Amino acid sequence: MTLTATVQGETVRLHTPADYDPALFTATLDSDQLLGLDTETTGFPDKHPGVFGTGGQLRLVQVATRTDAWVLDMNLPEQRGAVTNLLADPGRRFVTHSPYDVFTVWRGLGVWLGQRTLDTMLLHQLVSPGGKQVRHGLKKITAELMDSGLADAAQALTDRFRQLAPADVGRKAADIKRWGFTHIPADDETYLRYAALDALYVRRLTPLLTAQCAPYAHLVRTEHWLYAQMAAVTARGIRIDTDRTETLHTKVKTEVDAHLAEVATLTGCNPRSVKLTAWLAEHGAVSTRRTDNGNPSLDKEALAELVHLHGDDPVVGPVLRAKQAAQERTNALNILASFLAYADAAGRVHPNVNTLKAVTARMSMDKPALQTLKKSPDPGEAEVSEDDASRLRECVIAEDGHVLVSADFKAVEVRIAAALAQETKLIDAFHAGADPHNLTAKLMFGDGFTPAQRTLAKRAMFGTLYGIGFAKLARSTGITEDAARDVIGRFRRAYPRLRRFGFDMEKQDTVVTASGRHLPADPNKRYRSLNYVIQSSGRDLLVDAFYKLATTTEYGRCVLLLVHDEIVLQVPTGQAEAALETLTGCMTGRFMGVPIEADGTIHGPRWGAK
DNA sequence: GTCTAATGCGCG
DNA sequence: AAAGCGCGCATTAGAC
Repeated sequence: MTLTATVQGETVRLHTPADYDPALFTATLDSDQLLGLDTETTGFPDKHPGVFGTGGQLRLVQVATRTDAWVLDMNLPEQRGAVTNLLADPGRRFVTHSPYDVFTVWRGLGVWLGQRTLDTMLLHQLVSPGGKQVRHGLKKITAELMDSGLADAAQALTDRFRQLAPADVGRKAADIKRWGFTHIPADDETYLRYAALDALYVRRLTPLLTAQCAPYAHLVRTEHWLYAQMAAVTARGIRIDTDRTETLHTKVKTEVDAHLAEVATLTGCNPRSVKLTAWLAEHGAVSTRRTDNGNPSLDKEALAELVHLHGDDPVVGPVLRAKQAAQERTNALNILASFLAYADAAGRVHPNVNTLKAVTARMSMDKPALQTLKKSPDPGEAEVSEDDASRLRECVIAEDGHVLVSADFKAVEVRIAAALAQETKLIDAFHAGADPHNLTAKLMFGDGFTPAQRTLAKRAMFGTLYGIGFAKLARSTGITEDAARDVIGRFRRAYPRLRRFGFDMEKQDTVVTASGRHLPADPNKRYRSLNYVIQSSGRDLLVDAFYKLATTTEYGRCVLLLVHDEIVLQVPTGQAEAALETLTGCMTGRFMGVPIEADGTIHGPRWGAK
């Protein structure tokens, strides 16, 4: 039977698989230029390649106009064929919420939607950039801008899952949901109603969000271009040296477990609990560093300090050293485990890319988080073994016959700050190819500045770009607060326009960037706005370079990773030099009259190998 | 049992 | 006057 619902006061039709009618299907969908699209799959476990792994299944595909939603059952060949043809039609455009459906359609039906999609999550991120603070879920957005119909249907489905799930599934929300999407019967009315409404609400939401994006309509275009590019990166996957990763993981796990066991034996405490800090203090090793909440800290620096002071103590020394050894390797261990968990059968990971994650529009990458891999240590500085746990980037490898090359912007945040503030002396230094920190030190301390004063000048620069205060600068540089006050004062006198620009940023509730992006100030921490506009401009410059690379050269589809100020390419071995020259060329240019430059590196088959 | 805050570490 | 910024992810303890 065809279901009905009332959406924004209007009656809409929800066509279920049971009443599929080819003629009516075509007739209703031909009435709309843009179709809402949603898919339902079986659930996936955590720490799993998701749709890029094996075992998952596309169950339903839903397409909708403003008034008619069709739910099609992918286990029925006729419906599967009809929707495949519809999705593959190059003249059709679709709107989804998050790239998930682009991937399920690709994996399940072999259709790549590419540039033919709009995404309502992307539109909402443009309207309400909020980083971790703002949720971009479809149910929440439609409840705010339309009505509660979809949120109610989702709640009804959750209740239905709870009702149907056997007790051994557990009561955890995520477990119930996973079970439900896998096992709910394909003809369950609550399921079909929810599925249909999702596509229909996405369709009806689109013009509402598009209207809100009117002041920056140009961003809607470029951000969807980027979105499709990064979806392709995810779908292609990134190759991992799984043999090396497994070997390293086994070795590091053995080491960490041994060190943790030693701490536990010696102290009776869980080695990772705060109780260890108390135990150490009782035995004379008192940490002077503090966490943000004012509690005694036992981080890397605190441990290093304690080892320095109490390393020879017969009671505390062995505990400190074992704790330090475990702590230093734990992060690497977790990352190695994530590589293995997210790798598909061919040894490729498919990281999820959120092209507008941060409040500043910076991108994020997770599952696995390839932007946060420790860099390999410099071989000159320390003896580094082949199986050193810190060489995580070297687990990322090129496809056969290919190498990795990369380029990163040179001091891009300082250049952006100079440009935005029109700080002439600093701009001139960049034009002349001079070292900006030498200039800063000279302006602050005179021609005869010492190396220590240059370091202070550099810290004052980055501190200013981040909104640091006197106390923090004093603590992080080891000078007194009075001295820090003097340093900041000298910096402000050296760059008065930068000071003024920061003031101007603090006055505004919404910061508008050079690209026309609207960023909300943090109402309680207005000093952050200066950093927001700088960070956001850096992100836009990187995407500009990517756009140039993709539209004027052959190397756009070689992009493997974007890491904030760096582009990593995977290119055929013989093209390494040419590709790198092209890449650095695309990353070279001007921002508001200030030169932007890039440094290139040829890595070879492993990322970050030295 | 499940959820959340606190802590710590990695990158730019 | 004072305030370093943005992310992802693992582990733990304690609240519910």
